[in-house]
Amino acid sequence: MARLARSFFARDTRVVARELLGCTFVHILPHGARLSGRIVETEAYRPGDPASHGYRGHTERNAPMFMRPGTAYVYFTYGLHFCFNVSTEAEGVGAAVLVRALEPLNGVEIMQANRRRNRAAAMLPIHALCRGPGNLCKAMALDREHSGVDLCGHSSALFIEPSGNPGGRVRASPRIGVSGDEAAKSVPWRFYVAGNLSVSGPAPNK
DNA sequence: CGCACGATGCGCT
DNA sequence: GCGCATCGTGCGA
Repeated sequence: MARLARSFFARDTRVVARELLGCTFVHILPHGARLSGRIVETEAYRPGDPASHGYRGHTERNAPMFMRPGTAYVYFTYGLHFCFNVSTEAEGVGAAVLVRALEPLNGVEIMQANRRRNRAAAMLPIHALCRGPGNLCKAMALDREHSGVDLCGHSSALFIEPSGNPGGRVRASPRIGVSGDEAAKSVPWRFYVAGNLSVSGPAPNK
C-alpha cells in the first residue's frame, strides 16, 4: 500500500491532524513483523503556540519539528514515556501533530508483549493497547532512536498509509495535558473519532 | 466513580 | 532545581 506523501504533511497542522484520523500508522520491525493501527486521536501543535515544544525556538531535542514535513519527532517525558509526533507545515517551521491513539490492526500479539509489565500481568484488551501517547509508543516499539526518521522515505521502517474516511464521527476538543497559557488550554486542537474505544480520556468518547 | 499522587529522566531557566 | 503534550494505582465517597 502507498504511504502518505510529503505534500500531505506540508499543510496547516490542524488540517493534517484532522485528516490523519482513519489513516494507518505502520512500523515494520527489524525482523520484518508489521505493527499497525488506525489513527483515532491526534493533536495539533502550531507555530506561535505556547503549548508547543517548538514555541521557544529550535533546540537539539525538538529539531525534527523544524525538519521537512513528514519527519517523526519522538520525545521522552515524565521520566518514563515517549510520545510520537509528525512534523508539519514547512521545513524551518516548528510544528507537529501528536498521535495520541490507535486502533490496533496488525501485530496485536507483539503489542500485547510490548505492553505487558511482567509475565504474570493479565493481557490488556486490544482496544487499550495504543490508547494514549505513552502507551502507543510502548506498544508500537517507538523510542528516541525513531526521532528524525522520514515517514515519507521509500525505505523507512515508519510510515503512514492513506485512508478513505475515519469510519466514525470526527470531533474536536481542547488538548489533553496542556497547562499554563489559558488560550492554549482552551483551543480545540485535539481531534478524535467519537465513540471509538481506543480514544484516550474518560470513556465513552461521544 | 473521581481525585491525588508517585514513578523517574532530562531539557530548560 | 523545576516541571513536563503520561500512566497506573490506591484511596475515599
